[in-house]
Amino acid sequence: MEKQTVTIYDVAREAAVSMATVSRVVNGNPNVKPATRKKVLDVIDRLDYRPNAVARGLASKKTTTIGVIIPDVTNAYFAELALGIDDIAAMYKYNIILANSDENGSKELQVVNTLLAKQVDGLIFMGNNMGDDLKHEFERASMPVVVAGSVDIKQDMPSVSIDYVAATKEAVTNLLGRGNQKVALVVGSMKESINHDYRLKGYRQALEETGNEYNDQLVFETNDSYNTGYEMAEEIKNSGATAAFVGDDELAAGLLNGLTDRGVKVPAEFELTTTNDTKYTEITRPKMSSVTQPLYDIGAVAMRLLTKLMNNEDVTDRNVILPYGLIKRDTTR
Amino acid sequence: MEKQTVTIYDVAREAAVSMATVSRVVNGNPNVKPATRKKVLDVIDRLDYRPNAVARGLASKKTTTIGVIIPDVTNAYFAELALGIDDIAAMYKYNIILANSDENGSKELQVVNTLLAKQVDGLIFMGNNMGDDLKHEFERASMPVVVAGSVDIKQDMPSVSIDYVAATKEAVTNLLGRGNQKVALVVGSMKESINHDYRLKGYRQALEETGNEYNDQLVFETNDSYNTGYEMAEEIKNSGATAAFVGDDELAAGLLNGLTDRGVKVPAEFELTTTNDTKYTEITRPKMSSVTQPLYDIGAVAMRLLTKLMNNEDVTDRNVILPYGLIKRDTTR
DNA sequence: GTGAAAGCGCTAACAG
DNA sequence: CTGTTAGCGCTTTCAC
Repeated sequence: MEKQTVTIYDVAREAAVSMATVSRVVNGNPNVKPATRKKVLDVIDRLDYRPNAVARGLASKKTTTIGVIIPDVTNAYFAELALGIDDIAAMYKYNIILANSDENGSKELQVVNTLLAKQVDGLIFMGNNMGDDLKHEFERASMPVVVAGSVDIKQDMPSVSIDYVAATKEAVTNLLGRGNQKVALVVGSMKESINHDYRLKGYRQALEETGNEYNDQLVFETNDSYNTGYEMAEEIKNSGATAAFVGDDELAAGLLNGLTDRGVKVPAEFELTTTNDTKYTEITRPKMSSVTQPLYDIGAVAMRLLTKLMNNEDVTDRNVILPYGLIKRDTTR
Repeated sequence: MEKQTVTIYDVAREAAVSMATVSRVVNGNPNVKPATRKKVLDVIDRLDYRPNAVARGLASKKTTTIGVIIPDVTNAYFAELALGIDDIAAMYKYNIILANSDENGSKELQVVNTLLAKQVDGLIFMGNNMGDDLKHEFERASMPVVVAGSVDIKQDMPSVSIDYVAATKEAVTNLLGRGNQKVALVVGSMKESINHDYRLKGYRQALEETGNEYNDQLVFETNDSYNTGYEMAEEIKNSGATAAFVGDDELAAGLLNGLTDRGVKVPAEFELTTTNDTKYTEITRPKMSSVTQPLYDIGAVAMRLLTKLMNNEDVTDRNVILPYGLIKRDTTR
């Protein structure tokens, strides 16, 4: 015996009112006489009626669902952002369709397409390599999108992030300032604009302002994984660098352990500053000095911004920059 | 100028066929003459038509969306499971609505309710404390649910996990076998059945079979967080224990660092075995010995099982137990 | 304050 | 192989 789903029609009949009235009480429309409201509510309770969100979505053209594109859920950085997003979304009664993109353009495109097909009310995009085709989809769908904890070189998308150039510059300057002649920059793919256009820029600015020469032998392009960091330790050390600024905490943890396991003393012989201030920075030994970012807040503010966009509210600041800091732990002297 | 959405009706008109035919080509129904198919496909392409999944869901009563309830996305254990779930879901063309439950019963209940309202085709539940009210909702909705990487004391839900009792027993026996008279059990909330009914049981079995007395002073109930582990280090050490089996990797990392920072040498003076084999086990120094689990596979198999359930396929084994292992790293001698 | 009725965009018999 | 015709369950004018 299949369970018969109870519909708004059933409620209307049992309560001896019209569907419209039931709809009104369900949606909290004030134009219902209290007595009627109570009568309807009682029937809803008795029949255990639960409004069908799909039907509602079709009729109202709103799904109260947003899409979130994340490069990798298992990366602590993105996971922390996702937590902030989820909390605020829940607060505003939105649900989240979470889709892993693997930081892969074609998968991103495909994922965005199915998200649009599902009529999500908005999108939060994490990832640093937004292709034009993707941006074109966003425009075509005229759907609110906010970029979170990531960056798009043409700032034509609403976004929430920190000032990556300044943060990198400050961290590198700091490293340079304590006598390190050669400071390496170790980041993920240079195809990502956060690395190529922001961190590299901050790095060069730091060199320039302190009168150091830029040397591309000191720039290491990786893939943000622990193992890569671990394996590159030797190469990085051999470059003559005595310090490094690293673009991801897992990567930094790998580098740190790789150095340590090869007998390099950190921070005595090599200094390290990482960038995302995730849990990893406290777990490694020595603990890692890092740029600090309000990770949860970046996600939360992004989601809040998206709600405004979805409601067509005025937003004065479409590109929110949150403050960063620099914390000295034990991988710097 | 708002963008006019193009519907199946527009395509039908332009291609001079019926909506039904368009629907057939969109859904890959073979009963369409190739010439007709091509004609329709061309129009779809020209008009840039994208089927509305909400309408489709209403008409077909299938949303190709599943709900995933996760206690905490930022916990590496659950995140790894989620990755496996997501990959297989994508493979079968399902999307995932991800909802954080904070391991909080009332939030779980609320989340499940909105998921059901959204007409998800199935549910994957992670969490170890499934209330009866929750189970009741599942039944009432007669919706396929599979429990992943977690456990429900009454095994009446389809599930995928490892044998937590045996794993705990083996790890504890191992610790006992190397001369530790007092082995602590450090786990999260005892309200969670995985701790109370499984790990504690394995722990007691190990004691019993090796002729050791059970002593509840050696059982520590925590909350699975790094900081808690760190802070409890002293108390645990003071209990006289010289080894501990820990129920979560972050917790274990906290305990490890807490001990180390208090001058306790691990593994020389204190041995430690953790349980989830996440990235943390490699990152800490010393690296943590651990029970090993096929985390990704647990998620993947759970999702695969769910697809079968959703298709009403026969499933011979509703409670899948995947193999675990025990790996010696550097927190055991 | 309440009801009637027309969709929302699509699928699924059922004919032919 | 293709078209017709009902809905799916709800929101939303528009009257009254």
